[in-house]
Amino acid sequence: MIDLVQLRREPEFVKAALARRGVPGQTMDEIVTLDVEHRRLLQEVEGLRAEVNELSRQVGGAHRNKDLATARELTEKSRELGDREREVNDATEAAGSALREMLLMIPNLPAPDVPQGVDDADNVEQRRWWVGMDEGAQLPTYEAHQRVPHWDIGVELGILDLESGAKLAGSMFPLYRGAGARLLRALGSFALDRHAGDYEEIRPPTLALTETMMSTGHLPKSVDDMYAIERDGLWAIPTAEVPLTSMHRGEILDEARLPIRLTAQTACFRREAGAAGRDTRGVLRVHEFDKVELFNYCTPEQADDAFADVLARAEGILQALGLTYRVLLLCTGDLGTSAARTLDLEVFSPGVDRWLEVSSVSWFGDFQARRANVRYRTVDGSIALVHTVNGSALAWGRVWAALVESNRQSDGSVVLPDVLAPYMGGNTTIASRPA
RNA sequence: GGAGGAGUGCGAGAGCGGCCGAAUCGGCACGAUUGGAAAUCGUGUGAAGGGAAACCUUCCGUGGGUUCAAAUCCCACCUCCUCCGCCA
Repeated sequence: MIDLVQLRREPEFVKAALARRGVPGQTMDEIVTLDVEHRRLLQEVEGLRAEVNELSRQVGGAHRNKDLATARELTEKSRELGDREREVNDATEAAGSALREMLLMIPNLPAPDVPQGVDDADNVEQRRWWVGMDEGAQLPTYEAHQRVPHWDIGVELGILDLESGAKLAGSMFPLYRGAGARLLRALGSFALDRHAGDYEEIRPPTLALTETMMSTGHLPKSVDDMYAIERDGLWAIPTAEVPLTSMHRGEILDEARLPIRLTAQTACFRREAGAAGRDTRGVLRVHEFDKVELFNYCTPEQADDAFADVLARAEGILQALGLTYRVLLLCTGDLGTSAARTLDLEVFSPGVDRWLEVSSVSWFGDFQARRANVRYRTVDGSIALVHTVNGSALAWGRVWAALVESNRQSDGSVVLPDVLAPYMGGNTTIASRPA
């Protein structure tokens, strides 16, 4: 949620920043008007309430003095005021919830360095990385045997079974098997082990309350992309960011504890409602995938370092896996609702000949903290909202695809990077199946 | 799921429907004392919102209700503990 106080103080600045994201200035004007009205009503209702409280105190006093006549008279007056108070109170609450509803739909202010743009075509590439780059090697080229899409390799090696997945849950629910399933597990373990020590490993619930979904900004705005478990009032999380952001919801943390760094691997569920018919093959776009998330609760001063750390860790894993990737600075049009700045990591998939987003590292400022009410007490005793930073490290489905394609040998087998050996039972070769 | 008990400030723990934003103890902060510390004594110590300020309003698990007035009474729900049932 954006800062209402800031909107009051510098409405033009906030409007200009949000205009970059397509929020009409008129909408912001409506919010300002509603806020003024809400505060006017608030003052009125609080004044009435103060009077009622005062009268009630006097009634108590009259009763103690056995002055029943006065008590009755005051009670009568108080009752009348109370009726009026109730009326004004209803109006105040109506204005308040209308205001809150509008605010919940407003996205975060983009950071000044976020480029202007309408969609992902306007994202700005920052750099690329590939094996041997530091030694002057050229961007890798790929042989014909690497130009096979992972869905074909999956069938060929018996490690990906999309038909079975579809049979169980419908399309876009992949089923990995054998070495393919193990590879997925290996990737998660490899990453979690790398982050261990610096980041506390969490295994959160995969379902979350509405309130929890609100805190990150996934609700109410993205309802259509979320799986709902209606009977129990729960939602399937689209990312571990959701439970991690709410872990300290409503708390006041000691500054000395910050940054609090958490990592979690969970299944992530997305309905992909607006993407029907796109990327239907393979595991490029699926309804359920596993992802390791890195999360920081920090002070505003620590935010830059936290952001750099998460990014470095996500990149570190891609580098350890020897995958070619590029870094993109998202433009205003592609930025998520809650983010102030986001860098995406896209891995190159030679088989489908595309760059695939495998990580999104975002700085949210205090936008999520305000929704989730996560604050910290500074050394001098004052209270402020924390900043949140998080990023994927990484989303495994697409990494799996890029890995299998990039490492396919001329004989059809796949040879995985050595770093995964300990997690693959020492066997890094996924052999072609005998015919 | 069934029966019983409990949910109050940083922690423990009081609290007759009005004088309770809340006793007391502990913690913490500051001050006094001390060469320094311990001990002792004193003072202070929740949050949110509104207001230029004085100050006002709200919050005692959550949400409703009764009342002129609710931490205190009523209802529902949630969570935790104990026992029973079921279960990976």
